Amino acid sequence: MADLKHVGFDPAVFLAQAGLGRRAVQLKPKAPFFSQGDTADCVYYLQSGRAKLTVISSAGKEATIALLTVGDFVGEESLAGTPGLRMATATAITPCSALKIDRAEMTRAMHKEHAFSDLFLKFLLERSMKTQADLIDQLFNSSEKRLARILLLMADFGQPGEPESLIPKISQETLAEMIGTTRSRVSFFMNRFRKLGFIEYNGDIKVHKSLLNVVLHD
Amino acid sequence: MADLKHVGFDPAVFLAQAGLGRRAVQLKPKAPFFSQGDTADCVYYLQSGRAKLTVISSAGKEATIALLTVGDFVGEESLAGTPGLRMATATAITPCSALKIDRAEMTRAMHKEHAFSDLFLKFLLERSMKTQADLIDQLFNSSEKRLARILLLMADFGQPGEPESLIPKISQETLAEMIGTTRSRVSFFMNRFRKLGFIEYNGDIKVHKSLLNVVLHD
DNA sequence: TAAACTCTGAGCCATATTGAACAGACTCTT
DNA sequence: AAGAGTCTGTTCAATATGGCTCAGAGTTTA
Repeated sequence: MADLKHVGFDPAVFLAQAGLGRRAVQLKPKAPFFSQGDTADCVYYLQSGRAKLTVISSAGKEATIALLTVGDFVGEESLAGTPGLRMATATAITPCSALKIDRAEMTRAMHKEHAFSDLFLKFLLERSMKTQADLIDQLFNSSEKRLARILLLMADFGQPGEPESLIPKISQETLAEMIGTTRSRVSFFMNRFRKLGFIEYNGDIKVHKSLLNVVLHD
Repeated sequence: MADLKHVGFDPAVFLAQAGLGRRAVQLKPKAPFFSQGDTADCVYYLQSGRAKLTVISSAGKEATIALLTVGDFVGEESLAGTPGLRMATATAITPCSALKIDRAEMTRAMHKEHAFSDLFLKFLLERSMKTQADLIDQLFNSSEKRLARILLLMADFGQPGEPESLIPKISQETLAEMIGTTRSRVSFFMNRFRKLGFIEYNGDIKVHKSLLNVVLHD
């Protein structure tokens, strides 16, 4: 997602200039962009804030399938052939501002501006690969490794040479929903990781690179 | 995937006409389109045959993450920003014929013909939704329900009012790889389903609608 | 035909996981 | 400050699962 910003083309500017009917929306924490079951007729482009995509099963369990940040599109399902229904709920975590784009407008914008369609395509591919990676993680790994993976991904190592990184406050409940396990399991592993010195926390979570050992080890 | 054929635009014809460097490839069963770790520089468009997408974990376990059929594109990763590496292996199951399309050509073709880019976008969205559905399935359901779901999906109920449907021969091993469990587990559940009258098999698998009970029931 | 190979059914046991419960720490509201 | 609500640490018994092993049926190969 992050590198979308470096292509020398700002979709926000493009979207703000071109066409009509395009409008900005503001959401408070916990407010929904849309809910599972709504008709899907528009896409959002997140300009600030963080949000999450969740699904509720017939049994009433909730799963968090993606965290959304600045530069992400939300609700792409709406662009698929049939004007179908939302399969998930998108909810603001922090205060969010986003551009709301109708389905037809989105298509028009993509036809009009190649830079825009290229960018959207790239976004879609990245989201797709990310979901695929999550699926693979589920297929291969135990919940302990999945927790470690999620923490490492959120810590977003890579650029800095830092041996540790902070994660914005997140509840064990949410972590459990992302990993597909129970909160008690998350609590158990979090404490294990802490005892082993892989993480520290009292609210925010500090992740050490050493947590990689959990993921990499047999 | 299936409904891609009904848009009144045949990508095969378009691809065959336009541009250069585009070529058809033929693959025998078990032959790879590409392998995990290869550099990703082209996309394939599957014109006939069936194929599968698999991943091998560092521990040596194998997972099947998608089955590919006529009209599917294979290897979209290559279109993402960075010319990266294949994250999965695509292998022919039955004899396959496909169009090989270079990354640059693909971009050109999409810019040139809106009908083509729309079609590809739609394909990408559908694949993405499908992967997401698989992820949700993993997050929510036990391996028994996941097996039932896969069987129902492969039986492809929907159009016909038939109370049962045949699945092309597939090994329990492959099923286990798709569900993320062990073969012995699959064997166990297959027999359970059979005893309950939900399926029949001796090679091909015949799935009854009653199998839905397994997925739908608490 | 015999040997090699693949697929399947079955069983066993150690371990992972669920699901529910309870208590303490903390924050927010009144 | 009291009470409601949320998040966390922890426990415990019932299940589900993974990993292994063995044997038989059916196919392919030499």
